[in-house]
Amino acid sequence: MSTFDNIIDAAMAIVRDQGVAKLTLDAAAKAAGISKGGVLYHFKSKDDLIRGMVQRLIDQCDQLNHDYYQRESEGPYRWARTMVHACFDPTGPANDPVGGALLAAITVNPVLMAPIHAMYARWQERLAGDSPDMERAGLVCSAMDGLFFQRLMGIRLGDSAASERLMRHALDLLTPKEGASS
Amino acid sequence: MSTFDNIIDAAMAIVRDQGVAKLTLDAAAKAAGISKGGVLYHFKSKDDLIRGMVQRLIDQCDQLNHDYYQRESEGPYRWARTMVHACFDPTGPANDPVGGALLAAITVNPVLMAPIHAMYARWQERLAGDSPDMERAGLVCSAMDGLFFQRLMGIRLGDSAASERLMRHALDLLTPKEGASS
DNA sequence: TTCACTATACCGTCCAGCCGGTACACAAAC
DNA sequence: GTTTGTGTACCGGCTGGACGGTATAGTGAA
Repeated sequence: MSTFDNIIDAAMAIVRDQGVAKLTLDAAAKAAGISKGGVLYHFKSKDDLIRGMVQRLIDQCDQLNHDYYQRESEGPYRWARTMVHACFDPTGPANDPVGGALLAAITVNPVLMAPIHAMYARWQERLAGDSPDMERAGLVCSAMDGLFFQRLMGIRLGDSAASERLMRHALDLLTPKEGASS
Repeated sequence: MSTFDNIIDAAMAIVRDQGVAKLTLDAAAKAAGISKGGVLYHFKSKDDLIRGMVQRLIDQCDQLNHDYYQRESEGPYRWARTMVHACFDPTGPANDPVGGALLAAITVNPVLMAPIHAMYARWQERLAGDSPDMERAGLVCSAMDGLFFQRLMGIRLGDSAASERLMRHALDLLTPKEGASS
């Protein structure tokens, strides 16, 4: 793997394992097996490193959404259903240390959140495009957000079986039934 | 207002307006109109200050939940409905800078999140006590979490009218209809 | 006078960013 | 084919500033 990506991975791992406060250039360098100078060669500042982490998170989300969208059956709420599946993907951001990018960004410099805002705007558009009921889609996706952030904050509610049931319930809400409104 | 609470308010405001990184003892003191020595008189360390912020958040949540619970009609999902109303309360944590306590805690010292975890455990119990369908309640409450965290991260989706519709939809899902299961 | 509270000065530590230097690969010049 | 030059990747020490925490002195009310 490239040193560039290696550094980002190391930084993510630090945030997950030791907390945002421990993310220093020195620590990231050591975790990546190089020196601080090496880190600063690839990222010209700490902000820049965090920008890279955020971009990684976004890329991963886009990739995951794209993959699941292809697999998802056509019809209403296709994007919303995609989001649900992506949220429960065991290799997705919800379960990976990439989420730490958010904490790092909001902590060190809230301006670095801008790409995230843009990402949400894109999602919003997609949802609006194929959701018969935008409130329904928004609620379910917000719930996915909730689950994601809970994990990010170290809050664990229920086991994997409960997660499975929750996912089914979410998908159920996105499957229009004839003769039943809610 | 007591100096104690004044300092906490000032700290919250800093986190909201300038980001967690700017929350220093000096800054909190200045914002509260006293000196650093004064802050350290009331809180024996920065961790202690953040503990105070977290406690404030929890107290506010408990208070809000209690109030809305009284007003909420009896029946299934009473606690879940309470959570929805509390989430959209304009003076509640979702719209107040108190949420910054979470960011400060997770950033400076993840151990400080312990009271939050306990709070979630309490909520979980309450929900389980009066929710006919725990998945339904969990999903709706997770959505409230999602909205809360989105605001915390500076993500604004939709205006107040959209919020209103979202709230109604959430409450709708918690109002059992005869002859319709989901 | 005592106590609750606040101000000021200071110390030790940590960290971001800078910079001079090294190693190596490749290439053009002679 | 040796020398000289150029660019990339990385190293590690240094420094200036910021921050948490301590010590101590001061102040006003009871």
